Amino acid sequence: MHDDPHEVLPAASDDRSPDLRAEAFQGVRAARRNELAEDYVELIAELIHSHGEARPVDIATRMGVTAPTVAKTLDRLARDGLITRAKYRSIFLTEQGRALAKECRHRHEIVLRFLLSLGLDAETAERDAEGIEHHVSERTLELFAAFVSRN
Amino acid sequence: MHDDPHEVLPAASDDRSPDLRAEAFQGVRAARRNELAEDYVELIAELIHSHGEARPVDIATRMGVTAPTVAKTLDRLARDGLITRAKYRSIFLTEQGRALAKECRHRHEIVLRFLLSLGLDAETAERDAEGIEHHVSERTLELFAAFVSRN
DNA sequence: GCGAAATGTTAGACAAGGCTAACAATCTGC
DNA sequence: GCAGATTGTTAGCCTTGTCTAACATTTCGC
Repeated sequence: MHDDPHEVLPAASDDRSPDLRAEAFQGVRAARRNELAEDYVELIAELIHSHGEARPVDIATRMGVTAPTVAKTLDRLARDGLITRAKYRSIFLTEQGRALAKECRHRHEIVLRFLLSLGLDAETAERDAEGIEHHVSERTLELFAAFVSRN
Repeated sequence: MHDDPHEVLPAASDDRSPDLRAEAFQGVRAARRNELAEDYVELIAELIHSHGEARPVDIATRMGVTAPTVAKTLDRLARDGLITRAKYRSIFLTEQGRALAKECRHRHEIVLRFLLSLGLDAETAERDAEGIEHHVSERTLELFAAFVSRN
């Protein structure tokens, strides 16, 4: 039950701190709740930048979901003050939405560059970055950025 | 709308491949659906290892959720063939559950060590690893492992 | 400028994952 | 060996995020 020869790490896993652990999981759950909003806002900013506007149909295509899913999600984003929208019109980011988009893009780029610096191929890097970016703390992001700079 | 001086990367963001992008997001969503199961199975394995058994109350404490939430989740895990359980008894992993737990522990350790090698403090590393481990591809994991070895 | 195609919305279903309140079973200390 | 504490379960509610089917609006081609 102990002294496992494979046990190399101090194992934060350990009994040492169930509470710290609970906090960690709560943090992860909080991050998970924001992931979708972040993905949407980031994508919307991008579409506006590259196409001049963000239409639900383009969001649906790029997110790989159906139009009604997009509609419902956009309603939530509007409710949460990240976007504004009018029926049958394209979408705009609020000030808050723009700030979030900027932050997300920043994180995304650093994570992506970091993975590329590490030697990962572009496609996998893009995929992994999409998943990882929401779970990287400020400190870690700094370390990633530093690594990119010196490589 | 173009030739943004800040546009340093080839921008997989770009219009170049909405479909590839959609696939990436679908992959992320798939990973998200497994995250919780992985967290539970990993924790259950750990509890069995360190305490001899896995009880719902300990899972609840460490995951930072309430007992009924744990109960419902355990039912799903049982339905999916990852654990077996009997009323008012502690939990066991199936063969499949054990395999998944092992794989998760492996990923977790590599990600954790990687973050530590990069210079991150233990607590943040643990927190970030918890979130990141589910979104790291096989290739990336190999690169992480290689980095750890040579540092 | 009209009709077909494309796009957007609404309604309604469903599963996951969280909660509280209430109850049931087990365990523990005398 | 029983009473109270601890642990586990059930019921029921809520939100999120996905879908399909049906309908509404806008846009585009000619």
